[in-house]
Amino acid sequence: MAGEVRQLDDRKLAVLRAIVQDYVGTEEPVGSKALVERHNLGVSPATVRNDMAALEEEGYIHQPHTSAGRIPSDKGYRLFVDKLAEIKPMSAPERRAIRHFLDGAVDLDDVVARTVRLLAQLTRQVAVVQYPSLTRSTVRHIELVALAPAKVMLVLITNTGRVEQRMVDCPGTVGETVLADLRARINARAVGQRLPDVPAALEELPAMFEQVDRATVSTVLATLFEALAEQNEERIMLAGTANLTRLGHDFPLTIQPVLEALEEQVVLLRLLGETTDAAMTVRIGRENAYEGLNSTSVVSVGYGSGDESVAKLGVIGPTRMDYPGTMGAVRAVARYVGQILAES
Amino acid sequence: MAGEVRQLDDRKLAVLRAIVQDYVGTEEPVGSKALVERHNLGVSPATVRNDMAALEEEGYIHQPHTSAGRIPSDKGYRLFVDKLAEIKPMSAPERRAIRHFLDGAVDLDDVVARTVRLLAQLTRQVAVVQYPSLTRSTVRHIELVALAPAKVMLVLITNTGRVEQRMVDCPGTVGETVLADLRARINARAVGQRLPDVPAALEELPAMFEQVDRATVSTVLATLFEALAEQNEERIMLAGTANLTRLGHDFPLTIQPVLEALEEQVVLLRLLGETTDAAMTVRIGRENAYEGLNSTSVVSVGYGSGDESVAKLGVIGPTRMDYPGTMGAVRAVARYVGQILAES
DNA sequence: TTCTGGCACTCGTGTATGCAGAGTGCCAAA
DNA sequence: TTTGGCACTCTGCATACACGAGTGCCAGAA
Repeated sequence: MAGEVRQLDDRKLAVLRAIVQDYVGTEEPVGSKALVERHNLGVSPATVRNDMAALEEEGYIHQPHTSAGRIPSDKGYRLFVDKLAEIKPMSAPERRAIRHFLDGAVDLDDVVARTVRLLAQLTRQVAVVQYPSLTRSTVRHIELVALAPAKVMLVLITNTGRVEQRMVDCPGTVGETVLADLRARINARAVGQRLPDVPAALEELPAMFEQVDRATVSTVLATLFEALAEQNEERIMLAGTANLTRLGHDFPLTIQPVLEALEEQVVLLRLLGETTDAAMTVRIGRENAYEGLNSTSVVSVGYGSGDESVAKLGVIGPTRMDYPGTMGAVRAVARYVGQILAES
Repeated sequence: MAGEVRQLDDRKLAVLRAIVQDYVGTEEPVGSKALVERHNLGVSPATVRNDMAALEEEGYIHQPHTSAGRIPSDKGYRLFVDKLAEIKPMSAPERRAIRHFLDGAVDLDDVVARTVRLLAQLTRQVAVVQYPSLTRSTVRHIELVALAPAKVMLVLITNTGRVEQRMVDCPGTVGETVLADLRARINARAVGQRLPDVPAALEELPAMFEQVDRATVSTVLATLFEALAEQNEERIMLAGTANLTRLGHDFPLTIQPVLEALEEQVVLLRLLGETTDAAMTVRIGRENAYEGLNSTSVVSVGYGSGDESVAKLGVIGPTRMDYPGTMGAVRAVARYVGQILAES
């Protein structure tokens, strides 16, 4: 049917935009009279009321109770984000400040820590930054260190600056020459490879060693592969939880499930995982899979050192948030973190 | 003067203990009648009222308003903790559960992560665990890896399983033989040393190299020392913030400064820093230096792999908390983490 | 056909009032 | 020193009421 998604005329869209903007500002249901006063819509309150009735009919807004003002629904915010709002670019001073703040970082941990704090502060919401993912990164170096006759420490260094280490208990004593040989051969084959490709690249390695050493080689490789796989369980950093206190009036009920969700790395990872790589993703209210976040929105985007995104970052806030501003901040921060990573 | 700290007789102390216990349980001001009903004090409400008046006179309890029940003051909790309460030991099943949960950890990060979650869950409060400090730990191995002609990666591995890495930009090309030599000499001198002692142990090292290599050696050492010093800025892990929602009725005001404090690693570090190493420390309300935590109590204790404490852990909760239970949980967890660290 | 002004109606909020319950302080007697 | 009794105070809750904001609808104007 043609009428399934009824076309809203321009003025109705303008009314919706005005409602969203006012509600985000005041946190209070917005009525027809206040609307025409604050935005010059050029029509009377009565007209606006008719438009509001239509918007409510379509499910874009609703009233908390009869004879109160209107509040945008998830669907209303969705339309606002998709059609009515432009991402608000950061001002030049803001961009300089971001740049300057991130430039001071000394290592990867510090980059992530600064990023997350910056994002929380800019948006005055909860910020989440995923560590650059191991799956996307490549091997810079693999080091083997004999700590005891049958104990080897394995250190994996990636091009994103991340370091993973594992203890390996070998089946027998490991000679220094064998270890050196193994180290050289592993690095020759693995350096520059993407982590998921490493196992394939090292497949024939055990066959290249004397029979007696094969058990050791296999053990070391097994540990390495395990480190590669297991650390796909990726890490996340969080900041700005104190901003949750500005969430709503009906406090404990709103804030508790959110705090609980934030403590579950798994939830956060899934949340960011839903981001389509390149474009900015906005999940509004019920659109979030996780129930505890049903009254929040998540704005996230991928970032990376170069053309490709290696991880995601974003912010979590009330559905009633300043979408243009938040999206602008998220985009700007992602861009600069990418640059920093590319440089280092 | 003898009267400066007036002696309270046994029954008054019993009344105070009962008040604390009841108030912790119910979160409501406790009156004389309820008190005699729930504890068999063997006296009438009127008598208890007299005792309460005396306790209030001394500042151990107070009334929120006339004709309401009494609430313990910080001073009252202090007396309770010092004289009236015993640390409540964990039950055997609880101890087994702790043990079992911590045993599953695979590396240091995991140990800390599990510990902090466990502690939060056991006490239903906010838990804080400091990473085993670098100052107290010793060098297990130092690795140097040539990544490019003039670029060296330095990896520091400690006996607590912590790994730090730094990039070193050398003044000139570094030969592999020189690097191997340097690596060997550094390890010969530094392994087993406590981190703060390392600089002294490596003092004469540059002099042992050819003139041309000294600049490189010095650069590497400088970076190493810097890593040693800088990483004294210690890390902390946090869990259980969702438990804050059970804090009080007067919500946003209570919870916000606490959340803010928890985001400041510096504040948390100072907080734990005040713990005297061996004994368990309890800071009640205003006793906390940081203003935002004036209505919370901090229970903390050192833990370590062996006889000596290498870091601290603790929980943060409302002054109205179950001190005996919390202290028992904190002590038990600290003990088991120590064991785990000693084993690995 | 679309917009506008007017009007009656509906609710939520804030204030005042009253009442029951819990707790205290004090006093005189045991 | 303890106890029972009594008057007093304060909170919490419910009821009642007036006010204001906002709506929906309708008839008339553009």
